[in-house]
Amino acid sequence: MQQANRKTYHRGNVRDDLVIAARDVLHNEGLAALSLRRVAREVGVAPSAVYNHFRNREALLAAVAADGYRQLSRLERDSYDGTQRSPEVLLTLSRRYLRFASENPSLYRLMFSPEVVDYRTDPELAEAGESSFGLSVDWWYGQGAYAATPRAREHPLALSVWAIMHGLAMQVIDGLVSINRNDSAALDRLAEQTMQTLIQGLEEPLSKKP
Amino acid sequence: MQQANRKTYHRGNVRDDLVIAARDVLHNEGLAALSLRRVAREVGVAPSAVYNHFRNREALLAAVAADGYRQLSRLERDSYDGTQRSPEVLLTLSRRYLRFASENPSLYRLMFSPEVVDYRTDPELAEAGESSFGLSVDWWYGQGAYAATPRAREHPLALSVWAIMHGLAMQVIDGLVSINRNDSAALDRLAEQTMQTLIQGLEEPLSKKP
DNA sequence: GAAGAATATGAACAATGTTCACATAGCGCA
DNA sequence: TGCGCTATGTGAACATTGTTCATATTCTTC
Repeated sequence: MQQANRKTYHRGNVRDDLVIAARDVLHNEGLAALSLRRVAREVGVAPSAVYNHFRNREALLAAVAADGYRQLSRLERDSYDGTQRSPEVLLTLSRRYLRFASENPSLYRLMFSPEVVDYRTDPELAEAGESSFGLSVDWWYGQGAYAATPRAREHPLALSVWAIMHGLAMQVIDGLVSINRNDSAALDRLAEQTMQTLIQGLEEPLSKKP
Repeated sequence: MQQANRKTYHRGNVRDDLVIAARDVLHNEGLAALSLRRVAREVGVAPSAVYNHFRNREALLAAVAADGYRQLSRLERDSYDGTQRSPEVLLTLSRRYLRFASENPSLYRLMFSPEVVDYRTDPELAEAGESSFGLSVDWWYGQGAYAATPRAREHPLALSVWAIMHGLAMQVIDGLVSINRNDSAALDRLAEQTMQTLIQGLEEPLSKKP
């Protein structure tokens, strides 16, 4: 379906088409099926043409990952206007985060696979990644704090918030939790439950249960 | 160095040699360098010989991952005798867990890359993985609970414990935290700090800090 | 010592990432 | 308009990879 307007030799939007096609293949068939040649085939272009738009296969995958980060970042900004600093914000955020991961498992995994896509060699990816990590820091310090002091990201609490969400997402994606990934209500419950555990801590439940 | 005792046509321990060589290549050069042919070369054996010991490349990687799980499991059992159910156990466990991940980043990542090694198709991997996940559940329910009720793994608290540790490990491995991966004292502090956050919860610090 | 299982080999195949020489289209400028 | 420069496309080629197959060697067992 991709190779529709193949009337001219030059067609103008190959770069975007490649990223979209790569994203589709990744989503439908997983990382193993995501070869450079496959994507080129999907778009209806010669394999070598890809190199006019990306340095190599890795750079193409990085573009897909960067796209994912932007999507995630948008989702986060939608959940948090930067003013109200309440636990409810965290709960909302956790729900949407887990949904995103569940709905895009292969993409989510790719985004956190530095052996495939390397932050250090791809500025676009680095920037997109940065912006999506900043939210929990902003939430803690106040709006804009992340941009102001990049190191603030390493505040133990901000770090814990993201760590537990990422860990949870991995468990769900990898099928370590027996939950139907399409049951969004169950996913929401799981996200809230987990974030609530972090908010309340373990001490009280620990002293109660035998 | 591997191909020392290459005196006989049949040499008896090729399977183990393959796993060891694969583990070394993974450790020293990362997943990208870990090809079946490369491992065969390292051991001093023809590529096709590998298929006498493993179904395919994936099965070889799964054996490496399973080895990692067993190591992790051993480390966990050493940290916890199954009786004392105190926060201190969690702190000890978190330190060792983070150290393991930091010292074996590529291996750790492989262990949690189901797109490369699939639990569902490899019984050895599944078993090794199971046993290493059980600890936080045992800690919560009491010794042996995990084996008794496999579903107990999904207890929200046990799940949170592992999630936050895994998330933290990923952050360190992927360089998202500016910490020297060889500075084990700093790693220990980070692990304790994070686990302490989970134990105490966010409510109190949240109400204090402006 | 011979039979059969286990384990090794080398040749072959398709697929992949990448490079290169070359072809064509779009664009700015005489 | 036409000319050339640059961007973008093509197809052929190459090394490497995972995998299979026919074949050879060794080990084990009787």
